[in-house]
Amino acid sequence: MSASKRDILVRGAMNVFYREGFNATGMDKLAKETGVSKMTMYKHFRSKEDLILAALRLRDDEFLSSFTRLVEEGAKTPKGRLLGVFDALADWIEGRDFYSCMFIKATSEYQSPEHPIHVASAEHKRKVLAFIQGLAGEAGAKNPKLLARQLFMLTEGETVTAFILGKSGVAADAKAAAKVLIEAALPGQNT
Amino acid sequence: MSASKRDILVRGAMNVFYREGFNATGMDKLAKETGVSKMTMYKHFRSKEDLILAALRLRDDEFLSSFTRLVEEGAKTPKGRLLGVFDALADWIEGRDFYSCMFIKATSEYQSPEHPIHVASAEHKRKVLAFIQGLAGEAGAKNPKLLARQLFMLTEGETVTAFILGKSGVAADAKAAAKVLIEAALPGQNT
DNA sequence: TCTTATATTTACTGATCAGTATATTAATAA
DNA sequence: TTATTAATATACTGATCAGTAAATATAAGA
Repeated sequence: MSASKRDILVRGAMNVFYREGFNATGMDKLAKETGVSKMTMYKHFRSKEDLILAALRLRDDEFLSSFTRLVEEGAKTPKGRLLGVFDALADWIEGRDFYSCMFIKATSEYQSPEHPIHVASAEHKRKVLAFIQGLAGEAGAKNPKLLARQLFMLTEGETVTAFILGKSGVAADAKAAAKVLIEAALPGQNT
Repeated sequence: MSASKRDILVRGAMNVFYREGFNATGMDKLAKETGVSKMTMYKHFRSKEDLILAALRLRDDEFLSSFTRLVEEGAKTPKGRLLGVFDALADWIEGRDFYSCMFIKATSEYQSPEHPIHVASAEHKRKVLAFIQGLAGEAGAKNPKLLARQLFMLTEGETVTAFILGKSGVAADAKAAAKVLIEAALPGQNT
């Protein structure tokens, strides 16, 4: 009951923060949008910052689990999964609920590297990077860490570019680049 | 005199907006920081939005001119300049005044694609992309547009990654990726 | 039934937001 | 000197910000 109200609040906050930004979203608006009264909000979270952190945590959970599942179900070979990262990303970007990356936007508003919101965003990104690095290792890359970092940068650039310049063609171009990088990073095979 | 006050204001606003964000920076703070009184600010700009647009215009001018000059003076061959993009980027990222990209952050706070601030940011990015595309064409890439979009995405990802996960190694990894992409996109040569 | 504890709502706090009206200063012109 | 004009500073507007105190409704226990 009380837990459910909390969940409604966090999920609603996550959506509004994602679409409209953090500084731009007031607590009153959140109360109205989620149907949870302000006092109840402050019973569950001591501050707006705490609520933002909870929203980011939810996003982190849901994004990573659906993203990794999509990649792991999408291809059988490690190399196929490595490339599949860019198919999963394409799905997300080309969907109707894409408004860039919530964590990139969070660091844009909370810039200090020590700020808890910045830290939480960095942790999320490190998880994504670690997932890619795992795939690169399984695929037998000569330097899995390097390849993972390069592919990760490509995903970040793809996300930002799709948001600023428009989605059209971006995912395909990024996937083509990924293919080149992956081929070059795996020990000689003529495929 | 009056023009100079305007310049002081715009430059000061640019710096504060860059370091601390747009929504997080109030007009009072800007007045105090630049030494230009609020009334004078509003004599030169009708609104905060207009001042932000002026600050972005200044940034666009200065960033692009110094960036393109750096690239063009840094290497003689077109192919060298294409790779030199990533040296220029490394200089910027590893400098002490790097707080990610002002335009990426601007679109994070003004998300609607129709918003003038979002539009101005997109125009800046299109200029950067066009510059890279020019280099790719001169270098004789098979598909200059594709290569430019891929390298552009890599620069965006590099910038964001350096800001969120830290600068260490990012520029070198991105440059190595760029080298692979460039080699693959230029018609056969054994170098 | 009455009592007590808990949720929730309403109404508020002081601070700050963007933007402006008024007062004051400074400079020029005669 | 005095009149006029332009630039600046002070002080304000109503709106909204994050956060809270007091009042009301609800529930459970006896």
